[in-house]
Amino acid sequence: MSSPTTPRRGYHHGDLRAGLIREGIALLAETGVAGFSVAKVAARAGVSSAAPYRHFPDREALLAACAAAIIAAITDALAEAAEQAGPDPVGRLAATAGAYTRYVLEHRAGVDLVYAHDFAGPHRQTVQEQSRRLTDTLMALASAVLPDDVSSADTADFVYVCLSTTHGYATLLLRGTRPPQDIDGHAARAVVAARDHITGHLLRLHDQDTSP
Amino acid sequence: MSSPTTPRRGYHHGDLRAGLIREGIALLAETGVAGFSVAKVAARAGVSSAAPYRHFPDREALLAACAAAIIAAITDALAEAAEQAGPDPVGRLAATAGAYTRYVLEHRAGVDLVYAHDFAGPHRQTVQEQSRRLTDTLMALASAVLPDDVSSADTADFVYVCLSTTHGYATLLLRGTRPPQDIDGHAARAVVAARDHITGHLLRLHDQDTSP
DNA sequence: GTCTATAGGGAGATAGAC
DNA sequence: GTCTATCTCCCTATAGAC
Repeated sequence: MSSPTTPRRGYHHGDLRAGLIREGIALLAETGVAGFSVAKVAARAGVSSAAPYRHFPDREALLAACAAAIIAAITDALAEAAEQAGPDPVGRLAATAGAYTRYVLEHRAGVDLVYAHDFAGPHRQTVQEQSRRLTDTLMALASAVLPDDVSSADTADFVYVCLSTTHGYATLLLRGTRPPQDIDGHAARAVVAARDHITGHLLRLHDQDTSP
Repeated sequence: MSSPTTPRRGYHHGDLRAGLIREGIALLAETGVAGFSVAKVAARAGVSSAAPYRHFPDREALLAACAAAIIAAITDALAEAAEQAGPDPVGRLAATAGAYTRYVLEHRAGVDLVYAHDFAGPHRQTVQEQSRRLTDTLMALASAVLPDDVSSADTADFVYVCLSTTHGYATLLLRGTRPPQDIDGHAARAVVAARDHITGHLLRLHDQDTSP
């Protein structure tokens, strides 16, 4: 990775912060939160175990930065998948389920961190800001799917369940008994499941409307 | 449980193993896998930090025993919920979604452990045996919902998605922005979401059947 | 079967040199 | 900004007394 002329000096130009986040994410993908430590991340980045503390006050801060970066990347992946899915609103929303599953399986991203680690105080907020971006993206897609008279709160509930479905599917796949090799197949099944849920949801809304 | 003549010696009669699992689960609920240690579990149980090693060869073995116990308890809760839901197959299956959500929110059970920790070798098998029991329970309920001509593999896919949906919903709730106080409400929404998914799934099967 | 004691290691975080 | 060195704490696991 490093050029031959700069033997092994690593991150002298202020990109250590970014490098630490990158290596932190890689470590999380390999070992999960349990195997995460500042010392290991530093070693991966080719710096001493003290260096990270110039950029992050403590372990939690680095962890939170990694979590935020992961969520941001996932958000981007979902937005792009919706973009490429064409004009049909249901297809666009369902496509995000496939993208999420694909992202998690391909990157073995620190999902346990993002959704199972209890960040405290300010770090919690940092992470939730990125989660908010993800939710907003899905809200926009969901609004296009649901009838106009559905309230914002009900749309949010719907988005929450859509995300849950996909998230649950992807995380179970990661650790479960099913072979995670067939990424395309799993992503496709996630899309189908999302469509099933959307279909059922719309049908219920319609039925409630015609027989109150 | 202990006889009156043995005042308060804790776990002198071979029930330390069970006590350790119980305290281990409680610790997992409070701190997650990250905060789990044999030493803390021992302290909680009122024994020295060396005592657990008479009952479990190492930390992973205790962890696996806790995970298996949690899954077993969840399985029992789902089975009971289905039992009490009445005769309608869809209602019985959907009820398990509510029970799962309720269980996770009430016990703050070590969900991260069960579905995010990578058990090695023999421990992995121990945990998967209990997961299998859970899956079998759901398979039976799903078979009653789906048409008779649906293959076992397709039923398994369906069960997998049902479980994923509920699992994702419950885990997002645990760490997300939504107030986990309203357990009844969340459980009810989980049931509705499960119904939506089942409805959509059955509709798709029907449509595929009539227009192949 | 449980205790005390301890070896051994890893990791968080800080101090001061460069 | 990064290094070396170090302090401190906690945890895993074992040894040997009772």
